[in-house]
Amino acid sequence: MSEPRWLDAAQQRDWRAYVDGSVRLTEVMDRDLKTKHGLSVSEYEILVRLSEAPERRLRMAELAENASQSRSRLSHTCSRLESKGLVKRDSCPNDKRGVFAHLTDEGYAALEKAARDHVETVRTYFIDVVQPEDLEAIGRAFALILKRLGPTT
Amino acid sequence: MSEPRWLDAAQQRDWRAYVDGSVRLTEVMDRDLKTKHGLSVSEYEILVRLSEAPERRLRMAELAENASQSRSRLSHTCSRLESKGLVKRDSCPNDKRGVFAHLTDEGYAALEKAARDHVETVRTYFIDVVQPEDLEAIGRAFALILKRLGPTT
DNA sequence: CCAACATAGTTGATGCTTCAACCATTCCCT
DNA sequence: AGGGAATGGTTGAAGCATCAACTATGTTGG
Repeated sequence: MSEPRWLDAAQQRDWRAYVDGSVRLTEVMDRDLKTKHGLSVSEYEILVRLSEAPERRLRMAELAENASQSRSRLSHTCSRLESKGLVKRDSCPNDKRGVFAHLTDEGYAALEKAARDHVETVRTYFIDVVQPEDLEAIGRAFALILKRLGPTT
Repeated sequence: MSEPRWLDAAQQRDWRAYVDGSVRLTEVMDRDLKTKHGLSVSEYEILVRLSEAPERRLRMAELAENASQSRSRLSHTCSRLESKGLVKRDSCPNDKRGVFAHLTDEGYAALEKAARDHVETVRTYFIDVVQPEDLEAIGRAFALILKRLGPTT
């Protein structure tokens, strides 16, 4: 086994800042959404993707991919959302294995309310904190990382 | 209630790239550590912080702060690490409320092995993927975010 | 045609995280 | 001194994520 290529001091500093920062950041986002709107970030993400889809509905697999979740996790989360009345599932006529998840009107309304607060939080702790050119760098970097990671397994 | 200041298209693109990318990235890190070394990322982080502390030991509260974890979570995670023999807790002589967590030799050895693989993963999916100047931007940005967020509650 | 395989989605068990409640000790203020 | 607040840490319950196993349907090659 060859010697690992350790990170240099600057790389280590930057990587750690990212790790710590992103952990703390999602924690804040999560608590904010949960206390104010009773939604976890992953629930919120699902509502967002659905709201943007044509007819506000998507096949489960596609939704899972969009929201970066495993199918299993999506299934569970969807059940919760369904029992809250924010999402409804029904089977797909073409492919009998398939299931459509679609946003209910109630779900859309809940999302609209949540998004108003959420965007403020995102500004307060992220957008308004970093330099615009650093924001671009972040976008560029993570787009590449996503490409490198490939589709969800 | 005033109109929310929505993100513009570019801000939204960058923010989403970050959210999706970081979710998927930590997922990979986690699975990698767990399958190869039986450690979760949060366990790993704890071992790292302890290994860097003087005498390889820290007070629980300080460790929690360093590892960006709640005290409760740290308590639970530490119990698991202790039962694996990687960490040991004992009480602090000065402050009878206090508890020191310290890394065992076995813990240090486990960390050394895990770190070798981990650094490769970090390179493969992060360091080697982003431009050096974008990495700097990320470090800068998240350092600011951390400052904005303040200490762990 | 049909056997083997692939895809879509769900489920239940297990394990980790979060939250609130809790005990013990120390600090602070009068 | 001593009552009240603050700090350090743990615990148990409840909620959420992960994994492997499973059903059902669709696709493909011989």
